[in-house]
Amino acid sequence: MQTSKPRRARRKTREEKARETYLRILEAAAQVVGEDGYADSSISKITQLAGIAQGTFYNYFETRQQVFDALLPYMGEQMVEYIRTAVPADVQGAARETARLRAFFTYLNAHPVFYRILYEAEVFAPAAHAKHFQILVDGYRGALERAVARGEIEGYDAEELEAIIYILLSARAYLAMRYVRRADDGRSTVPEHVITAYEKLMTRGLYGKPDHA
Amino acid sequence: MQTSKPRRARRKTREEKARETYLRILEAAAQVVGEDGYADSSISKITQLAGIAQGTFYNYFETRQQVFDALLPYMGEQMVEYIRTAVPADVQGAARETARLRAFFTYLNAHPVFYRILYEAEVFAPAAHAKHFQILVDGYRGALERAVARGEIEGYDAEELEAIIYILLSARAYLAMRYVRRADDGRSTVPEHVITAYEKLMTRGLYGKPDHA
Amino acid sequence: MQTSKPRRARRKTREEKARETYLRILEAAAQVVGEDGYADSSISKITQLAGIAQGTFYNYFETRQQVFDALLPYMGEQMVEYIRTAVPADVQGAARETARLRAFFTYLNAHPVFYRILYEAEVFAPAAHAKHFQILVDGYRGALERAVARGEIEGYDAEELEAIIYILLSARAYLAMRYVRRADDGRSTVPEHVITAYEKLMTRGLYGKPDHA
Amino acid sequence: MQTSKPRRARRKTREEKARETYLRILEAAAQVVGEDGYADSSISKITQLAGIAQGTFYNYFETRQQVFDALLPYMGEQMVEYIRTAVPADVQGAARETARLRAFFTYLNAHPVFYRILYEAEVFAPAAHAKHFQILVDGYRGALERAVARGEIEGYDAEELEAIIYILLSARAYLAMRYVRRADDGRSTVPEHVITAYEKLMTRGLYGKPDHA
DNA sequence: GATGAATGAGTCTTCATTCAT
DNA sequence: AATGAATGAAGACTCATTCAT
Repeated sequence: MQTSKPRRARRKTREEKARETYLRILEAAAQVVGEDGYADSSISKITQLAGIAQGTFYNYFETRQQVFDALLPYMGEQMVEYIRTAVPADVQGAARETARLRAFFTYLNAHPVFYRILYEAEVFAPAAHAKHFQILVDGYRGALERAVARGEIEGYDAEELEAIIYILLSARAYLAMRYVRRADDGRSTVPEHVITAYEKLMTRGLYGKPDHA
Repeated sequence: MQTSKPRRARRKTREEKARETYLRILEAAAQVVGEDGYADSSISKITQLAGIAQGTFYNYFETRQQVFDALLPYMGEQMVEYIRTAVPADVQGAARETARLRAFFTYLNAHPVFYRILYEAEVFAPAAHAKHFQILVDGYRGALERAVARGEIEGYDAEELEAIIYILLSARAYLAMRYVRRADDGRSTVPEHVITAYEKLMTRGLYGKPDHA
Repeated sequence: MQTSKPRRARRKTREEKARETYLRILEAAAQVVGEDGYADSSISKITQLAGIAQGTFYNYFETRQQVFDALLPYMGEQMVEYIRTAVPADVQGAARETARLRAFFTYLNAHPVFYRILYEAEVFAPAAHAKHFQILVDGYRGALERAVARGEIEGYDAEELEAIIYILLSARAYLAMRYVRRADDGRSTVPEHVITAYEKLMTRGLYGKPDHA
Repeated sequence: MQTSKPRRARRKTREEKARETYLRILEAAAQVVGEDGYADSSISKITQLAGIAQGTFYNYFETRQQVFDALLPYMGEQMVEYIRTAVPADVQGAARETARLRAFFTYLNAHPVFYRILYEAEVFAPAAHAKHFQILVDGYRGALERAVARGEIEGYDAEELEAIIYILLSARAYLAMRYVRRADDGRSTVPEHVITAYEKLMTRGLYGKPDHA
């Protein structure tokens, strides 16, 4: 963003400042929604936390709903990115699944605010939620198809795999709901048996043998 | 409102009438929340639908939140009961799981109102949601423990089973979110491959072999 | 509204009180609009003057616009009635016209609030204004038709008479705009020559002879 | 924007550009007010239409009210000028009146924007409205005095003539309100009987004989 | 116990105006 | 002189809750 002319023209551009304000609003909104939930996130609270006037908000978003809709995409991307980098490329199969699960929990712990933003979005920002979900599903689909190609997964057709993806995502969410608790040290407190249970389900299924056997 | 049969002992007890009003409120609330969501369920809408005055509401509930909290227990019981009776006693193993899943979808289809009441409860009636969840978990625990006793399930300890329960419940919820659509004929429109995917996961797991193999 | 039973049941009915509140709001609105104009008539001002809470307003009107729309009908009726009774039945012809004009001015003087309510209505309560206008036009039409029947008016067909009515009403309005000034003693300060000018126009027209003569 | 003709002396004067911007604002304001009315004419709308920044506005006008006040004088002058040139110099007497009326209607049709600017001005730009009115009255006074001098008008003293002027102007306004409708071809759609009614009133008055006869 | 009018705190949103760049 | 971001006062409206009848 540096213009090449003035060797040390330091003052921020108007545009830069605007971008900054935009982000300040977004961050403030994330904070407030994360703590109080969408329903109790008034413009007043958000702008106050952002350190701007109420009116300023409306220079950046047309309605309150609009920030709500922007919130999940903004944070969701971070999360997806985090998981991607946190899971080593060479981990494969079910181990990859559990690694992803662990990474998800870790992210949640590190960003306690994200939980409500994500889970209340289904109610308060359904469009954003649907889109976020679609991104996750699409990402997963690719991963599972590669696993199929590698022969790690057998006996599921494409449609069934989609259903499976929904189950995997749901598991994530509910396990988080149940087990992730904010720890002051920021370390995941999800007990190890949750991970092993998940991994076992992935590898051997729940019921030893098909019941028609 | 007088029934013609019993010559006397006619008038309803004060208590009976009170009970009736209480239920009318509850039903109205269920209807309204089911259609508009908790956030848009004003006392005014509820009392109007119940055919009572706004003030009357406060003779039965202390706050709006209180009806919200009463809603899920009230309807959840019905659902649990429905599933119990819908699944034949002699179906066992993974087949039992899928039967339960089917029953759940069927119930949702038959009671479209229940969906929002249940899923928004996590946000708007967290206490009720937690309690409802606990009931489901407890019910499941018994069932799974019996399966373990019968030798249908092996290799999961008690803690792991709890995690599995969470996964099963989550799967239900998300699959419903994705696939249950209100059909006019009231029949479940959840595609069959969803059921089979679920069942396969239950029986063989997702990944063919433990990846450390 | 007196019930016949209780000889001296004095307390006001709920309904009576509601009616009273409704009228208090209407009167307050009339006062405020008359003084500050529609644009500056906030709900806050109105309710404050009416001595009620802001919320109470919305028990009687759904929107601010709704009071605005109710205002002119409410006051317009009074005005029409006043003019009717103020003009003796036996005054006929142009004299009747001038008597009506005088009565109008007198009413305006006595109800200074009415002026803005009426004239800003075209902008702020167009529906009400149109209706009010129609009532005036209809009233006038009857009167003029009777004058035609009596032979006092000749040479105007029905359509022309309607145009004339518009002119008469407009004259009223503009002359009021120009000449009616609030006098502390409440007496019309419209100078006599205004009346005579009007009367002359009614009787001999402005230009001595048709210009094609 | 460079015109090709004059080889040099090219750049617009600073003053010229300023004048240009000033007029652009005025035109934009006229457009906006004409379409949305004064009340809904925000600075934002006006500057947007004018193609300038909001802040720029305040280099040319101190307040919003100030443009509003400038609007009617700006456009009123055009109208007066139009009527003056549209009415042939040799038309006299009542025929001149009707010619002026026709011209007014034509102007209104050709400048649909003018209608609201003019009629809402009484409410939103009273000062401007009063001044505009005064100009019209003064113009009329001269005309009528000349008619008196020519003997076309008799029996009205100066004060009465002023009242008459108000009536004439009011008639214009209300007849326009009632009858002028925007026609796509831009031709006045005011029905002919309106003109004849007006002319009859001017020449013979409404009531055949003075009622004291 | 039922009623429904009254309350008033709280919300989102608009917009004229200011001012640093 | 132009810009456009920032401001904050003001306004309409909603709704859970109270309380006199």
